[in-house]
Amino acid sequence: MSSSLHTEDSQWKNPSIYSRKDKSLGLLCSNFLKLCDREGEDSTIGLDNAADQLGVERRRIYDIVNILESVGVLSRKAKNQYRWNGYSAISKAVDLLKKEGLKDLSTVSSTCHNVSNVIACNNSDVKEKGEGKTAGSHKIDNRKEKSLMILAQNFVKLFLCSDVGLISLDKAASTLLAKTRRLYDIANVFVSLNLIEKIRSPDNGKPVFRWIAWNENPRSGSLAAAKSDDSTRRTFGAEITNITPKRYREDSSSDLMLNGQVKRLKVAKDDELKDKKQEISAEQLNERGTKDFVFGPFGPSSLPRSAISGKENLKQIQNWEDLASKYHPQYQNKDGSKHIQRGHL
DNA sequence: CTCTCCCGCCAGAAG
DNA sequence: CTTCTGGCGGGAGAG
Repeated sequence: MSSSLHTEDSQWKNPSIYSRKDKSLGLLCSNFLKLCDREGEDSTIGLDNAADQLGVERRRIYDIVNILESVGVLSRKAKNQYRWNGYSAISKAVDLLKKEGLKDLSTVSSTCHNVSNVIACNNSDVKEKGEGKTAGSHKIDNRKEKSLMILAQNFVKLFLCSDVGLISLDKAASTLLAKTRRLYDIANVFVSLNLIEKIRSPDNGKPVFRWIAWNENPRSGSLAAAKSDDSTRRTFGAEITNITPKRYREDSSSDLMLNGQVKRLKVAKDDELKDKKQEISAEQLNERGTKDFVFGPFGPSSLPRSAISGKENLKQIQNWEDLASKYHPQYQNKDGSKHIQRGHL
């Protein structure tokens, strides 16, 4: 049977012109969101039903659902069943992610060499009772660690826990030790959620993403506004990346992208480091005679706070990602046979 | 050419 | 066992 619902554009005037855009995850996600929002909060979403309504195979729904769950709009209830929490749930979830990310940064993990790995190595699970050093505690699935949901959450932390305004997927991939391909999926879903926005980098012209506030609900949310009262203490998005007129530099992350060892050596002045993490807006304070100390790698912080205008800069710091790029965690296929076996038993 | 990223195989997990 | 989940990367469309 044909799908009952299709794209609102419905430019199916000619079936010959097939375009990938019509099948993109972002568009599918938008339709999925519309479907969920129509049902109202706390409604149960069935994967089969959703797949049928959207006219896609089940597999694609899993992708969307996992990413959406990372920011709290959806929650898994049971097999095949998800609960729609509404857009108001995003602020809570994202705020929590920010706290977790900040905590991860302050915690000097022994296994992680830099901040990138701190986020990447973060296991926000299996810390239940009897935490300690049970034999083979990490025997649990590392599969979950590489899940889209975890990756999506770490992607959010990248935006919230650093002062980088613009992040390219390439950089995010190396930071999070993930494949770029996966981040495309996540980014597309987040774009449809209005969490991030794709723009062209002022210097490179390459596409980068920037965190934005979910300023508007697609439907003004009569239903969504039902319990939106608890939302928020404030617009946390405004704290950092939302309205920051600061410079939008891709790689200004050098402040916290230090090796763990380096940070260890300079514990004397480490307080400033971690303090700056929490108060990244310190640059507006620098204008009052900033000659007391210098931020080691963060020298040029006193550059004019001109907005995102064509700020041409060609500084390409990637010292923090070369370490991460060294890793090759996955790949269990030892055999060179890349051919897939069609015929299975 | 590079950048995007859809498709769906198939390995685990759940039932 | 069957069914559900979803990691994973080939390879094709878009720019």
